[in-house]
Amino acid sequence: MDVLIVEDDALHRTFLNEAVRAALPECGQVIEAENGLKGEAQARTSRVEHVVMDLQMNERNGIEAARTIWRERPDTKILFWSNYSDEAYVRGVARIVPEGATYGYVLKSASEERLKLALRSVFIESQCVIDREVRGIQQKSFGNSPGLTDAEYEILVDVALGLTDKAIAQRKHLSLRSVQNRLQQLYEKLGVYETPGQGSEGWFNLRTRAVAVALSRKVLNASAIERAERDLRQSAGI
Amino acid sequence: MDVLIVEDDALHRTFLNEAVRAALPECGQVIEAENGLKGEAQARTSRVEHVVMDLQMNERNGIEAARTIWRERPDTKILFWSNYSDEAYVRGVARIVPEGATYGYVLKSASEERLKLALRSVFIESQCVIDREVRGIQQKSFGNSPGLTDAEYEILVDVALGLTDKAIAQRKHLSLRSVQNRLQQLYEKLGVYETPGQGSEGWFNLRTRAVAVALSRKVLNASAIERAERDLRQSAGI
DNA sequence: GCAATATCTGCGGGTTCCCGCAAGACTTGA
DNA sequence: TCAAGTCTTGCGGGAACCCGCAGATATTGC
Repeated sequence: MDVLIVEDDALHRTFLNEAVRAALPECGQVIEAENGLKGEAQARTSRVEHVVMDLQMNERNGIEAARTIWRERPDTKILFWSNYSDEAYVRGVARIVPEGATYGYVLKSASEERLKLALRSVFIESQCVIDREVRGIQQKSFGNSPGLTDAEYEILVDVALGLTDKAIAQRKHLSLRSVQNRLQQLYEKLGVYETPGQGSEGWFNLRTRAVAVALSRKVLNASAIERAERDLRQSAGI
Repeated sequence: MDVLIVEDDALHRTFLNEAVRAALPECGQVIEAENGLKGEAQARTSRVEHVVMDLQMNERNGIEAARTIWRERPDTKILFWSNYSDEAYVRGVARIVPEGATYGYVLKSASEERLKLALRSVFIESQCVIDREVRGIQQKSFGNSPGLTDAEYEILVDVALGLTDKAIAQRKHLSLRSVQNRLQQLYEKLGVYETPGQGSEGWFNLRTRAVAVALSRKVLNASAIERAERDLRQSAGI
């Protein structure tokens, strides 16, 4: 039973290595990769079935790496180990988990005990383990804001990419007006109309404001936009 | 000679602690703080003059913490220790360094030797030490893109906040048309007109597209937007 | 089956954005 | 000092955005 660790930070990597060996004394080799790309390659060549994956990495982030790994071998067990519980990451992971796959999501701020427990649960017991804080985000409702539906989230991503209403309508096979309707819902939910300062109307361009708000609420983040950009190029570049 | 370490990741914190003790055997206490807010408080109460500061933190990021510390005691020596060399961070730091202050900027990916050297240079020799990779960004020109002027960067931030042209004109004491001129420059430099896919015209809303491009080029990042948002509220909320 | 609710769609118009054109204001250098 | 360049400002217009209104079309619950 080999384990692959994909993590770009050297300190965290050695820490993980030790934690894995301690939590899974019965395990065989522990392989390390320092970015998503190398992680994919390692997973392919060494055929590991157990992966600990960081999310935020330079060459290729954890979500993309996990997607290709799962595409090749959907029964791979992956434990995500991330700094943040951004809604964008949580959604990103949820979006790529294959039917019936086992995975876990633990925050780096968690205790070493929790990490070891998660390692055993996911890799040995084939149980899904989602950190409580992360779970809270998954089941919508984030802080005081009501949480977006999938439709709203998708249009948010398209707007954040910089697409026009017309382009979105085309991509989503909707009429122009429907796109604008969804946008209005989005503006409502994100609270884009709330103004800092009092007599300020017309201060905001709602579409860019929505992106700004989504970013600071962590509903979106840069890597989610980059992922969407790649998808866009793929579907447009045919 | 005491040293304050402000860093939210526990592993990195202990690593830094050891590195500081090893590099500066003559130093006294080594104090730790786990976020920017506590860092500010510690700097105030324990009156340290040497700080090692992470940039990306939850409660208050390193740039803001450094700003308040320097505001209170401009002769404090600060070594920034960051994961990334995003243009947004580099600009953010450069923007708050007081006249004549000594500081350093080292990447976490640097070797332990480089870190220790930087610690001695900044804290003992009062020399500014900027990582080579970071320096490359500071002196404009980023990859293939030409690098933005301050005027262009500022308008980019305002746009990313979601402000309308009119609002920006007011804030910056410019005419509407001038704002739009600067925007056009910005669009030009960011290469916003380049289209993925061939026959695609009118696919992009230039203003949101500019934000998307800036984010993926790391010219902007979420924390820069949040900082700008706070500044906005302050100046608008009077 | 039949309301009740939600979503999609078209129309119309007020606002904002994007930008070409051109005239003034400012810096820079020989 | 004058010329060349850069930055600012106004005007005008086509396109895109934001959105109220209202009818058409699902979807849901009873």
